[in-house]
Amino acid sequence: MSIIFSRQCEYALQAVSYLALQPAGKKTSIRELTKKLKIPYHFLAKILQDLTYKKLLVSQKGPSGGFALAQSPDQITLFHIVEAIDGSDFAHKCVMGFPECSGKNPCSIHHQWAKMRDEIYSMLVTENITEMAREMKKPEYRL
Amino acid sequence: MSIIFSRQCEYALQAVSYLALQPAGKKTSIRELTKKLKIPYHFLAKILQDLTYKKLLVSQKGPSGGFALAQSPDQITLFHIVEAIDGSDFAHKCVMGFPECSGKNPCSIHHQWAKMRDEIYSMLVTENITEMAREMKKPEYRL
DNA sequence: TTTATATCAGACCTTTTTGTCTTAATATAC
DNA sequence: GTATATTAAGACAAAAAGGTCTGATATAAA
Repeated sequence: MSIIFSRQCEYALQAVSYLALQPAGKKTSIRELTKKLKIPYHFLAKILQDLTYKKLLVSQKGPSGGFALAQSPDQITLFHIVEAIDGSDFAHKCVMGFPECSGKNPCSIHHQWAKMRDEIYSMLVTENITEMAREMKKPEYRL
Repeated sequence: MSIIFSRQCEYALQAVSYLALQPAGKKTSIRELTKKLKIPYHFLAKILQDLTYKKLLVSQKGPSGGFALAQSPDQITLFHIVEAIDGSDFAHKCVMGFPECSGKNPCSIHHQWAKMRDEIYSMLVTENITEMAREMKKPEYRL
C-alpha cells in the first residue's frame, strides 16, 4: 500500500487542525478530540504527548486541562508536524529505494521525482496552521 | 516514517528496471537479481512470483530458467508495477486521512494536494520501462 | 484538604509488513 | 531417463506499526 504519511501522522495533522479552530489559549481535552475526530483514545493520547514533548503543543493536567497549540498558529507549518511524527527522510530518500541514489548517481526517475518532492516539501513548509484554520472555516468544511 | 512506496514495491521497481536492461527475451535468475540488487533472496522470489501472477513478468523453471518482461517494455509503465504491488489507493485517499474528504467536502489542503497527486500519477502513467532503461544506460547510472 | 478530572508513562496486545525456510514442481541438459 | 538448476507455494519467524490498558501524577475546583 502506497502511503504518504503514517496513520499517526494523519491523526496528528487532524488533531492540530482541530486545535487550530479553537479560541487561542483554550485547552481541549483528549476526550473532545477523539469524539470529534473518531480516533482511538489512548492512541491519540500518545500522539499528543509526543507533540507536547516536541514543543508543538502545551498540555495541562487536571480538571479543565487539555492541549493547546504551543506557538502562534502562523508559526507552525505542516512540515513541523510531519517532521515531528514521521521525520523528514522522504525529502532525500530515493523513490525506488536505491541506497546510493543521488544527483551524481541517479536512479532512472531521480530528476522527475526530485521536482515533485520539492513541490511537496515547499507546500508543507509554506502552509501554516492559520491558513489551514481559515480554510476550515469555509462553509463546505467537514468539521 | 513518510513513505511513498512500500519496500516490496521499491524492490519490484528495482527488479523490473534490471530486467529492462537485459536483452529482449533473456531470462534472468533470482540469484543474479539478488546479487546485483542486494535484495533478500526469498523475499524477492515472492515479489517476482506476484508480478508473474499479475502478468507483468514471465517465468521459466529449470536450468537456464528465470524471469523476463512479459510485454514489450514500452507497454509497461511504472504505474502498472506500483498498482500491482501497492494498489492505487494513493490516487484518491485524503492526505490527512479524513475518511469523507472529497471535492465537496475537502480537507484543508485538499486542492493543493490533489494537484501534486495528479502530477505524480501522470508521471507514473507516462513513464514506461523503455524510457527507464534508456535513462539507465547513461554513463552516470548506478547499475 | 479532599476529590474529581485530566495528562503522563510505560507495559502490553494485535495486525501488517518484511523476511526466512523447506519442500514440491518443472524444465533443461547431459 | 536422470541429475540438476531453477521457480512455485506456503508455512513460519521477526520486526514495525497500530492500538489498548492500567496505574501514577498533577492540578483545579469544591
